[in-house]
Amino acid sequence: MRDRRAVWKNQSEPPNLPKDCSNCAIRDATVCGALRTDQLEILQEFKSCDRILPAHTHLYRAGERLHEIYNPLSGWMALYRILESGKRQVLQIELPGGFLGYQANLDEPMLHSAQCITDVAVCVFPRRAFPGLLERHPAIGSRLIGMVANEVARGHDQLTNVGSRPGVERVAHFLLQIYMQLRQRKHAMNADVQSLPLTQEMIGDALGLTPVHINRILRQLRERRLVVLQNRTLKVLDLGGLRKMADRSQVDMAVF
Amino acid sequence: MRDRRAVWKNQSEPPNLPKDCSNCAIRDATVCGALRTDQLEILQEFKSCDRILPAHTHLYRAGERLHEIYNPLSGWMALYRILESGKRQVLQIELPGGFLGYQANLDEPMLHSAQCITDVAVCVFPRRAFPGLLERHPAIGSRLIGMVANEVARGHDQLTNVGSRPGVERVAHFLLQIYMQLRQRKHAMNADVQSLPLTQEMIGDALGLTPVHINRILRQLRERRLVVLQNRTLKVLDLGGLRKMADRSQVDMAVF
DNA sequence: CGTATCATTGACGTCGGTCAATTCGTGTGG
DNA sequence: CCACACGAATTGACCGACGTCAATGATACG
Repeated sequence: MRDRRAVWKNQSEPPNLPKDCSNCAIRDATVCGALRTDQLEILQEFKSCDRILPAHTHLYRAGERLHEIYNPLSGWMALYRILESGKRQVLQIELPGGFLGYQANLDEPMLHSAQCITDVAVCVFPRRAFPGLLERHPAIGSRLIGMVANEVARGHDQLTNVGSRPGVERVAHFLLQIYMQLRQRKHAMNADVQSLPLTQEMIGDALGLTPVHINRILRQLRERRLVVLQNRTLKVLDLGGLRKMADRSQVDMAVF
Repeated sequence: MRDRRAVWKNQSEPPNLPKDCSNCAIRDATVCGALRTDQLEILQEFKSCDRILPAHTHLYRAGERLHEIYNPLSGWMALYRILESGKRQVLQIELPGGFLGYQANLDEPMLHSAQCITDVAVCVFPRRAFPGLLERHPAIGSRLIGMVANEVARGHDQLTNVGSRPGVERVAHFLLQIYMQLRQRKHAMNADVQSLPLTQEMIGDALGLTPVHINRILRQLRERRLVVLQNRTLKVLDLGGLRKMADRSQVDMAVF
């Protein structure tokens, strides 16, 4: 099934870079926002290194036991799972500022895979350090709980979308959600054109629809002059209309 | 839409009971498992009270600002959301041992509602106490992160189910997942008959299918001698077959 | 250029939804 | 104790959203 899907092989050894938190662009958006600037070395002490991964390689795969925890700094990733049937479910599109590799039981194998969509830079922490870190700095713990709780809320949103909305609305909601995230991150409130490096197949795997059907839906959205997605570029033509189509209750937006 | 669905009104004032952690049946399964038995009073000090809610009432509703956090002690609850279209998405079936009412931003209104399916007992903590609690007892923080991380994993599982599996497998997976939880909780490894107080409509709202179709699928599962769900009772006839039908990779089970 | 991946479109099939009628089960009041 | 009511479960007939299959373009890359 899906023979067309590329099997991307993992590069052998991703390069590790020296750790340097001083000019981290997304500090406030991530765990480190829990600390004051003059406390930065606390986290830097625990941190292992930075790492660059080329597009299409995996940060980790389902079944692996991880010894690290990651903080994406730049680039796009996809968390996904493969079923026995061969179908792929994309669980989440990860943008910088998230938090990857954490699990309740740190010694259990990962339940999903994390693959780079574009080139990606991640900040690497050793897992073992975390209990001690939380012990010494409860503020980081609170921050983490908050971030993970946010993941739960995003998950609910995604589940609601896939479980309850018809195709067009589902795609509209998905695009809008990513668009809002991008716009917020860039502090560019009027950038109605955004780069969106997702294939239609990936969008389909995220929304439980076939790539063919995604294509037809995108055509509809284009013809209705709501959004245009072409050449990895997303243009929002009618934000209000898109919102309406996405059937978002005002409550929905609170997550972002 | 869905005029048939009962509109259950909230009882006026649920009774508060005195707090007493000493003989809590599910202590190890919940936050409190982070502490030793002789430290129990630490948590009991923070705790507000216990509370009993009748079936069909709400613990909280989407849009409300909560000042409390809850620990279900007994009974079944459903977390859900209503879309503008009128459709309801059940996000999760809550059994004792979970953790309700937490959000990244404690002051924001809740994004979903929590309704009692059966009579329910919850253990109530004031939200405001939590920062201080975490400060003093980082172990509780770790525990919380673990519990919330577990929620994320369950969410992924649910999303995968709804997004990637055809109807029969979807229902099989759902029933199996609940069945495993129940069996584990009761430490009754051979109880292949369990009480399951969910209507077919509720199952449908959880899985993104209509009650009518759920009914037809249940008939199939019955005719294939895998499970029988009748009169709020779940009988697993063929656990192996059910697993196979649910298309679970071994990885799936790790969550429970 | 030749090849690989992604996007696009048409024809057709099916899974699950809709509508509606009937039955079942349980609780309630006479 | 029975009659009734109301929600839930069950079933059939029909329909539509979405999937499948397959062919054709468009783009990028070595």
